[in-house]
Amino acid sequence: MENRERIIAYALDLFYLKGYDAVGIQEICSAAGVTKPTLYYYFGSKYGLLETVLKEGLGDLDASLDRVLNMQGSVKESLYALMSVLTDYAGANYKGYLFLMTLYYSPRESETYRAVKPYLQKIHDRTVEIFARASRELGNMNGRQEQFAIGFLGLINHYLLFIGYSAETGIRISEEQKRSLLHQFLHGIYS
Amino acid sequence: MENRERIIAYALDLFYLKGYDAVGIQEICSAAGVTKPTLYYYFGSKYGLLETVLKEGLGDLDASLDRVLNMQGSVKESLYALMSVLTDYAGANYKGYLFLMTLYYSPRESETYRAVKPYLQKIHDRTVEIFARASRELGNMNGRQEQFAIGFLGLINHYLLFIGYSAETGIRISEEQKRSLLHQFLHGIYS
DNA sequence: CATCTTATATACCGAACGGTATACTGAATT
DNA sequence: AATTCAGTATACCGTTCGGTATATAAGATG
Repeated sequence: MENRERIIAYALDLFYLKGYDAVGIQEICSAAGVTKPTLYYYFGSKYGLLETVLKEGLGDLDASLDRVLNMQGSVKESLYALMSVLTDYAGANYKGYLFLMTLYYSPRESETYRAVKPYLQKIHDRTVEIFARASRELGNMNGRQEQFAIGFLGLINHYLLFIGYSAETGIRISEEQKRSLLHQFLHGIYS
Repeated sequence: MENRERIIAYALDLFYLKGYDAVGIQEICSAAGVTKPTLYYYFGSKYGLLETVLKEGLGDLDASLDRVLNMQGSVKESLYALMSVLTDYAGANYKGYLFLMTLYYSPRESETYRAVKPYLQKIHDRTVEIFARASRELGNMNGRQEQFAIGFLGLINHYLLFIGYSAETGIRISEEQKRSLLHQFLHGIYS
């Protein structure tokens, strides 16, 4: 692998393990086997490196979310698709996803939150939109779409976080587990 | 207020705003109007300060959780009590609760996670226990108590986080909101 | 009055931080 | 052959980091 990609990979590794603030530039360079000017040549600053890690790590997720929203179908189908996008992404790139989760909950006045906010906003907005569209199925939402979206994402994120840190090897969510989670969520809506 | 209490208060303020790693000792001292040896006299180290902030901030929550578990009643009543403990605590001490949330999702190999783990573990275990006891009401749990607990806490935490950061003034959860959230959660269990 | 304890300030420590000026390399371009 | 340029290394910058040695001031205790 080339230096640039190695730096990104090791940076994600370390950020995920110890957190952005707790990891020094020198530490990343040593891990990746490069010197500091090499890192600064590619990324300009520590924050620039963070932005690149997020951008290159979350690009696929972003595109997948658009596909879900353009889908036609019932709420159940849409939610299942959304859940699949998130769990599949977490399965394929669990360090990236868990790092994203730590940033989800990072303090609002931190560099890290500033960097990740657009991605989180998009996930949130897309989820709200799925519920907002569903008034035909679920009746007048009366603002409940926000609460539903929060509950849905809270359930998935919390679950993936828990699974991710329990199983050292990564995240594997079966179809069975997905259906079970969705079932747990849906019945509060339908009745 | 005495120096010791002022240091704790300002430390929580800054940790909550910017995160533990991003806040320097000097910054806390300046905010509290003391010098570094004063801080080190009381807390010994930065980590010691963190431990004290958590301990003195979460002591009440801890006691309340025990009270919920010793309660007799239906699952619904237990969950409502548990939810009330969490939302009331968040309402009375929203900085403390939101800081706790950031630590919930902080990297596993970080000082902060190490410090907060016992508290989080207790909340989690207590919640699992409520579901485990409920097999008479909900049928054989077959390990589902873990998933239910994760879903329940994910819903509440995510909701409080969202409310907490939206309303600058703090967290206010009405009885109506609590019932609505609980209703959203419960119907996936009963049917 | 002398002593001890609690609490605070001045001034400093070595190490690590993020970041950079400068020089060198080797391959491609002219 | 001379030049250019992307990429990398050595060695350094000033600043801030967490933490401390030492002195002192005020109140309690003998």
